[in-house]
Amino acid sequence: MPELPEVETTRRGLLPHVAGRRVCKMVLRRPDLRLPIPPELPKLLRGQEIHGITRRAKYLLMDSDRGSALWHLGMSGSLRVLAAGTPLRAHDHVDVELEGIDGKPGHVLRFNDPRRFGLLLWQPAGTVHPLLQSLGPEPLSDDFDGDHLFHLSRGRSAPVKAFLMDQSVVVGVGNIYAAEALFAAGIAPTREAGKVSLDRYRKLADAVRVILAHAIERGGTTLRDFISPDGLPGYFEQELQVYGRGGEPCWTCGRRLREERIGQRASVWCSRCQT
DNA sequence: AGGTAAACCTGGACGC
DNA sequence: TGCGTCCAGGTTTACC
Repeated sequence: MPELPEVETTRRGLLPHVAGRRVCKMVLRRPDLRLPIPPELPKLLRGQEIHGITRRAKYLLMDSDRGSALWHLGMSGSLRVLAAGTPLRAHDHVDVELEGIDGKPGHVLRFNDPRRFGLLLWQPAGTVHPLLQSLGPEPLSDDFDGDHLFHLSRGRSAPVKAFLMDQSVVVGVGNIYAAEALFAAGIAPTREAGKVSLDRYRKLADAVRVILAHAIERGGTTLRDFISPDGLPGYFEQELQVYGRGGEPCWTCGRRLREERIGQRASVWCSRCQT
């Protein structure tokens, strides 16, 4: 489900409900996610105050003095804040029970993930989890621009779309936003990464930034089941130019949008607007 | 090293 | 209605 905008939407939705709260209890119902949830995690977090939630790439970090709970939503994961006592649904794998304030009942942070491609791991204070160590720059930071893409891409023969989705090149860009950014930049996704010019990479980097920032403003993209922590859908889907529109007319030029698999991922583009 | 394919898992959509 | 097949927003692993 989630690319950077959906993860950031989740972070923003959770933050006011979680920041400054203490963890009363943690329940692991199914620890067998993509990697097993460390069994000692409930003990480590119990009684800890959550100072805030940060995001690195598509990972969310719930920070406490002792360390951070590191979440990844995989393809189908979601984190929601619910009233204590909300009945369980299928695939509710983890609860973090949060202390209430002034004697009021607390809330529960609930992780649901049908496909279990998600992760919940522990990062001790002062360390960086191995999974976070070989990631590229954040696309909305100053470290990301067209020059970065241009230099990294020299000599690479993979399609530019696969290159853009490589999390060691730049983080947060998945299948939806890669398709949309390439459309906005006018670059065919099949083009060899190493043969794209600096000028076009500058356009592409700008497109990535603009599209991600805009999608965050709209609360992300809801295709099937993405919901924010408050239970609201995202509204970016209405603005998708090519993703999911294979065979339909390009809204810019009218040509039938082409669809093919590139690097095992469905890819849609306009062969007139993108070259 | 870099590129590609298979693997992880469940549910929904579609065709017969 | 039911069954088989294919597909899905991600990432790691294995194998050229």
